[in-house]
Amino acid sequence: MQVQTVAKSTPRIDFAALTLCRGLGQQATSRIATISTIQSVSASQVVFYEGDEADSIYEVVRGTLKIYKLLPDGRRQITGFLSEGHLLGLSLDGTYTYSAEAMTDLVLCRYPRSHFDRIVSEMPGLAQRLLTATSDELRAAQDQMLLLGRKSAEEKIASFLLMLARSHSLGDEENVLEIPMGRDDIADYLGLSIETVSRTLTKLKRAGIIALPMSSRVVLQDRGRLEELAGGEFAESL
Amino acid sequence: MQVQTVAKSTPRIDFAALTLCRGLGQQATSRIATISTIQSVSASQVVFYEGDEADSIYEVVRGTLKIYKLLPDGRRQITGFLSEGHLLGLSLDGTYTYSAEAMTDLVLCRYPRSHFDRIVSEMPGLAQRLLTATSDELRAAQDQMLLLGRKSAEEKIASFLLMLARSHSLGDEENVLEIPMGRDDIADYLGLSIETVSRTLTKLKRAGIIALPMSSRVVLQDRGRLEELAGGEFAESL
DNA sequence: CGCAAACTTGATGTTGCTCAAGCTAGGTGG
DNA sequence: CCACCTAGCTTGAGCAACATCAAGTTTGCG
Repeated sequence: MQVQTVAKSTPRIDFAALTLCRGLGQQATSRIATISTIQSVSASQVVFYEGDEADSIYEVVRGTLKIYKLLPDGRRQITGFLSEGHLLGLSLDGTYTYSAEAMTDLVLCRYPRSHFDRIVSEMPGLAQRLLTATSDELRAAQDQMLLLGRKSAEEKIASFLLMLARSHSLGDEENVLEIPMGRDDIADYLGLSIETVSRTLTKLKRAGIIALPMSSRVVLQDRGRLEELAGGEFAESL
Repeated sequence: MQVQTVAKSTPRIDFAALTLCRGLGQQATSRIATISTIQSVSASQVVFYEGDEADSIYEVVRGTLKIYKLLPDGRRQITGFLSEGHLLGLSLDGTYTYSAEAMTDLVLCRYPRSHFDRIVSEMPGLAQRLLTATSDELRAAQDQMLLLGRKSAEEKIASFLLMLARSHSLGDEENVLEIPMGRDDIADYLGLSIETVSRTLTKLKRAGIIALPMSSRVVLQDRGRLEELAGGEFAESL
């Protein structure tokens, strides 16, 4: 099931900058470099499917991907958008528990499962780093459960835009967001239909809270009101 | 904010049986015993609130609790029911990211944050155990996102009953479930209203799929149909 | 026995989904 | 360079699912 495109020319990687290596010594870093392989994946390719044998852990080196789960009839829930520095495939049992698909061209660093486990048990501190990363994803997942279970469409969209604003933060001009995914992905991330996503964005535009110069660009014109609409959960106060 | 009831008589605990200790040596276990304190909490007491300073990690020794997040207007999302052996409070930053409330009388084992961190870095293998536990919770959270975002009320209730059946498994008679929480908690766990929970259970009863001899007891009369209704995600096939 | 809390049931209302057209922008071939 | 074509997005109308509001009913407890 692995539909993967390995580039002819392997991109150069600074291993010391990887999430997995940061903070570890020079020796550990080169050790990790030896067990890992670099892999390029082009946009819209699937890295792995839910249910595939989980033979590798990946780190996103460049680009963005989405992870999602499907119901038998095709309904989809996107559980996360992962960009540079995120790890994926850390499953316990033998198979992946979600599918992963490239949203942009990707560079991934791949760690074969068997080597990975060994290295984790041999390197003190590495398991702690992984624990920190996983705890943070769990926290994000709990925020998302609150959103999915209890927020209205308007609150969902407002929260989503603010989340984007936070992750892109300090990049482009303040308050101008590049939306890197289609309406269908937004819908499947927020538990809405495409049409509701579109209508809700239009509504926020009409209210003067955002502007939509293009369908993939949002300008936050009134961040305060957007934060009110998002239904400020505790996390917002940070 | 800590509303906690510490029992006069500290219950006796078998430390070696704790999730945190299992698999570690005798020495490590007694080390952990020295830094931990046992705490009894009575039903419906709050162990900690979202936003409180996260000064301790807890392990559930006996009983069940719920963890949840609130919106400012009081809407609530229960993100998990934790029973014996589960850890809670493993937050990264300084504050808890959810509230925890006892559903039954509880016995908790409490590890002060400062000691906990030290012990984790000193004991090889412990971080790995925590990573495993956290990864598993993350997997469950992703399943729940699929449920909250994409399943109908009927599918949610069916999934919930099967989840209960799995966790209680092999205890009582096959197919007879004791539901340990009220309709309000079920509703806030599944992202539904109390009334919809009640109506959906009645509907399943009328269809002959379950029986409801009491409001807190469910008999699974046709598990096959229930599994169909749950919209078998991948996990079901395990 | 009586009371309160929890649950169920019914009637009505609202949100967001579905189905069905339009619209727009970017890419392609003439 | 332009016209066309398509994929993605928006908009509208009608509808279904679920929420809300309002009684009833049951259960457990003092």
